[in-house]
Amino acid sequence: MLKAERQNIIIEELRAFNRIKSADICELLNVSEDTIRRDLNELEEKGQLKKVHGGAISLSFIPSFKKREVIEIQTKHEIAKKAISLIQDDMVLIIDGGTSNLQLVNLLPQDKKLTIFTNSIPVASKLCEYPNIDGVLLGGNILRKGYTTIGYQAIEYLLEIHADMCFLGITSVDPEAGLTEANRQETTIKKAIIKASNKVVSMVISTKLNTRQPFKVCDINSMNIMITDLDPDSLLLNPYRDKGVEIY
Amino acid sequence: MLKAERQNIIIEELRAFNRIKSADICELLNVSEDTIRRDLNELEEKGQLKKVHGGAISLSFIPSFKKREVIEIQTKHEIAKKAISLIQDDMVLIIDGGTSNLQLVNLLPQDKKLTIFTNSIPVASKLCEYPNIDGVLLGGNILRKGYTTIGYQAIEYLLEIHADMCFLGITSVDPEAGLTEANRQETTIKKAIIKASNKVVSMVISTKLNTRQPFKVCDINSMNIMITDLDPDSLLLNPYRDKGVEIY
DNA sequence: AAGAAAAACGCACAAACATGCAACTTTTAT
DNA sequence: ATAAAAGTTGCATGTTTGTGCGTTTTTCTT
Repeated sequence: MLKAERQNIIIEELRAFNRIKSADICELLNVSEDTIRRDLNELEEKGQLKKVHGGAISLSFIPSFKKREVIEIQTKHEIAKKAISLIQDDMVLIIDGGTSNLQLVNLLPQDKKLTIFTNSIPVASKLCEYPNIDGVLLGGNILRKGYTTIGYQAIEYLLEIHADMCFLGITSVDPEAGLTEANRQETTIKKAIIKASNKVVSMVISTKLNTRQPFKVCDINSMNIMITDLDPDSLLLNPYRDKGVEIY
Repeated sequence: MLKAERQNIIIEELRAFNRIKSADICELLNVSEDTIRRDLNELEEKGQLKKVHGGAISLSFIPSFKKREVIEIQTKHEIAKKAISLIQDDMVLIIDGGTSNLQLVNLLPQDKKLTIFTNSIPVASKLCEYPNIDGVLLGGNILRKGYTTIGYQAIEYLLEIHADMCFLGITSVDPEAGLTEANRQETTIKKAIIKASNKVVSMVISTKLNTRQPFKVCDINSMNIMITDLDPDSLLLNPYRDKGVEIY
């Protein structure tokens, strides 16, 4: 029995059953568990399956596996804590989508008095729990992966309002390329949010710094305040400071 | 049974029922309660569900619905099952707020192809999980207690569209008083939803029958189809049938 | 306030894991 | 043809992980 042949059988089984136990396979193919384990390791490295304790499951079977985001939650929590201090009673805010912004809302004191516009479904949901916050949901087509809306209705509505501050969610930030997104549709509404806000604040986890995506939202100096998980005095942030961004 | 597999099943159950009891799951999967408890702990840490005493609830399910309503969930689940059969691929639907309607969305087959307009935040949130559903969120001011929007933007937008069917959430139904609500603001958007729909469907738990609220939404015959937890032939439903309402 | 149900905790044991090593096979270079 | 090199496999080892049970603590119900 060739190794490649064996691994093909494993893939086949996985396609059929969505899950396999190493014990079953090693009986089926008459090889030791170690061999199967090694096969599974290799196949996982090649991205063909997900290894779990006792066997493996097919990738298509994993319900929304956002491991990276889970790891980052702790950091985002720290960043959001810094951001809270910027928010005063009676402000009018626009809060964009993204996990950082959701963390921010989660940390809001229960009795804060605010008016908040948002295009994020989870943010809106959370706002329902705050008795003194006037929430307005910007409608539109639903962007599944972001749990946000992106329609023209939201953009038209944004033309009619003005906020003290917006919290912009952003995928990539770079001193030269500015704020960039992976998706053109999202840039449109983000541009509108910026235009409708007096100050633009963005919470940026440090892994997003000095990276870029295909679609530009705005220049770096359109962002008035940037909040990161780094020490505000960190040298890494100098290029941003030089462009006039206030760092927290 | 692999651990990962078990946890996937838990997530699946949660998707369908929104809430699960640990006791039920451990019977279903033939493992001890401790194991399930540990699974729930892990899944909660990964942010995939919210643990509560005795089990867990899905994150998109909003716990602040009243206790009475939570008790009624089993019944609403039954009603929603009847409603599913009305929904065909490629339909355009408007789905209003309320727990019955949320249950309906939860029971939609994963691959259903639909266009859905909604003013309900939990419904919108759930829709993000369906790859073949085009969701549109009707924006506006957030009505905290109902997790819905009620703004003029939604109403204006509804003027521009037409749906095959709407699922209307309603507090009280009476053959004489018609469909009534406790809150005037909500009636406005419900009227707009009715106007924008070809057929008006309402899921009504039998305790709501023959009750009335101060604010009228529409006459009883504006409702084309009513789905209840009663036997469709029940004599109690005759007054509604007489007014021309189709009963399921 | 009391009793019941669920959760948390520590413990024990078995199953699954990683690792180094030796035996064996296949490939490659001379 | 043959020896060295590389690759593959199974085994022994010590470690980690998963599970169930008994006990204690917490939470819910009435």
